[in-house]
Amino acid sequence: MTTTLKKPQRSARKPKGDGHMRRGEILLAAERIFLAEGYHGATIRKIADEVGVSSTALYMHFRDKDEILLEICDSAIAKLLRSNSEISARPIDAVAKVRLMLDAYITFALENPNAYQLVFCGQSGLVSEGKQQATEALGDSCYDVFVNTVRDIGATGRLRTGTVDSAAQSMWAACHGLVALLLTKPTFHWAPTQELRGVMLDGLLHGLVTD
Amino acid sequence: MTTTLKKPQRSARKPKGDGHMRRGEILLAAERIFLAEGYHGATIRKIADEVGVSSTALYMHFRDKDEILLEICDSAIAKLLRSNSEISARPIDAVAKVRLMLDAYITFALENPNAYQLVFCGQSGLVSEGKQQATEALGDSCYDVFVNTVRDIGATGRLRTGTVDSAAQSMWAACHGLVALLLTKPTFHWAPTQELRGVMLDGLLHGLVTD
DNA sequence: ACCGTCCACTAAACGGCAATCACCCAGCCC
DNA sequence: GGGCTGGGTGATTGCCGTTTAGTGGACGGT
Repeated sequence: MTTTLKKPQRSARKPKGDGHMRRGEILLAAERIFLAEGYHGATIRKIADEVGVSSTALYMHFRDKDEILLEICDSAIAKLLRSNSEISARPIDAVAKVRLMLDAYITFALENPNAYQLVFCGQSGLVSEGKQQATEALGDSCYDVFVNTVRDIGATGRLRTGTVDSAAQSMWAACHGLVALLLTKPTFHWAPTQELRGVMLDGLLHGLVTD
Repeated sequence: MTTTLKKPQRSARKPKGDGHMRRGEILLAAERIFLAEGYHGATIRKIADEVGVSSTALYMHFRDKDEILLEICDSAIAKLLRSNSEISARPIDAVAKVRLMLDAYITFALENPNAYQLVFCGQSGLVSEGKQQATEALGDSCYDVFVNTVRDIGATGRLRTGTVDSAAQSMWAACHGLVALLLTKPTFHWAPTQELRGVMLDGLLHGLVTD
C-alpha cells in the first residue's frame, strides 16, 4: 500500500532528460520566450517553468543566463555568416555582392530582431568579462567576408572615397542604423520600409562606389 | 542639557533640502553615476547614497527610477535640439546645414553616450507604458528641424533619389548606426573616427544629393 | 542481492534590485 | 498648545540570478 500511495505522488518530478536532450529542450524554450519577451523578459524561472523543471536545473547545462542566450545568438549569427559566404561565392560583380550582402543583413535583422539586438546593440548587462567570444568571433567572420568583398571593389579602383576599411564600416554602420532604429522605434512615422531600404542602399553605393 | 545632548546626535539625519533644491541635488548625483556606470549601474541606492539620503527619499521627488533618468535625458536632448535649431537659423546653404547637423549629431552622441543610448537605442527595461513622452517629443522636434532642412534641399530639386522623408531618415539612420556601433563595440578595429565621420558624411551627401 | 558512486534534479536560501509600507518628527497655522 | 503637513526613515515585499546542500534513481562491481 505505501508504495502505491507514495510513488505516483513523486511523479511530479520530471523524469531525467535522456542524455543531452534536456539541453536542447532548454534552448528551444529559451528561444521562444526570448523572442516573445526580449532579453529582460526571458528570466531563468520562466524558461525553467516552460521546460517543466526547477530553475536550478538550468545550471546543470549552462553556466549562467548569458550562456543560454549567447548560444541562441550564435546559431542566429551563424545563419547570417552562411548567407554572406554563399553570396561571396557567387560568380557576380563585387558591387552586386555588396548590395546583396547589405540587403541580406537588413533582412536578417528584421527577421531575427532579438538575436540581432543582443549581438549588435550589445547593451550593457551581460558580457562583463571575456564572454561572448564565440559570438563576437562569428560576427567578426561576417564582417571579414563583407570587407573582403569591398576590398575587391577597392582593388579595381572603384572606391569613390575613403579606404577599404572606412568604406566597408560606413556601409555596415549605415545599414545597422537603419534596422536598429526600425527595431527600437517602431512607432516612428517611417517612410515605407522597402523604400527606405532602397534609398539607403542606392545612396550608399552611389556615394561610396564609382560606376 | 538634554537638548544639547540629543540634537547633535540626530544630525546624522540629513537636514531638509530647502524646498525644491533636493530635486536638483538628486539629478546631479544621478547624472554623475549614470554617466559613470551606465543605465543598470545607476541604482536607486547608489544615487541616494551619493546625495546622502535614504533610497526612499528619492521617491518623494520622482515617481520611479525611469523618471529620474528620463529627466536627465531630456536636458541632454534639449541641448541637441538647440544645436539643430541654431544651425537651422544660419544663413547658409541647406546642404551645408544638413552636413553640420549630422556632424553635430555625431558629436553629441559621442559626448553624451549614455543619454544618447538611452534615448536612441531605447532598449527594453523602461518605457513600459506611455512614459518617455516628453523625451520622445524632444527627439521628434530634433528630427522635425532636420527634415525641414532636407525639405529645403528637395524643394530645389537636388535630391538624387527617394522622397524627402526617406532621404532624411536614411541620413539620420546612417549616422545613428555609426555612433551606435562606435559606442557599443569600442573594441572593434575601427578605422580612425575622423575618417569614418568624413567618409560617412561625404558618402551620404554625394549619394543622396546632387550638386 | 547489496553497496558505493555518480548524475540529473530539487527546495531553500542568499544577496541585490525597485518599489511600497507604516511610521517619525520638525515647522507652520490656527 | 494642538493638529496638520511634508520630507525623511527602516522594515518589508516581490522579483531577479545564482549558490548550497541534499535527494532519489540508475548503474557497475562484488
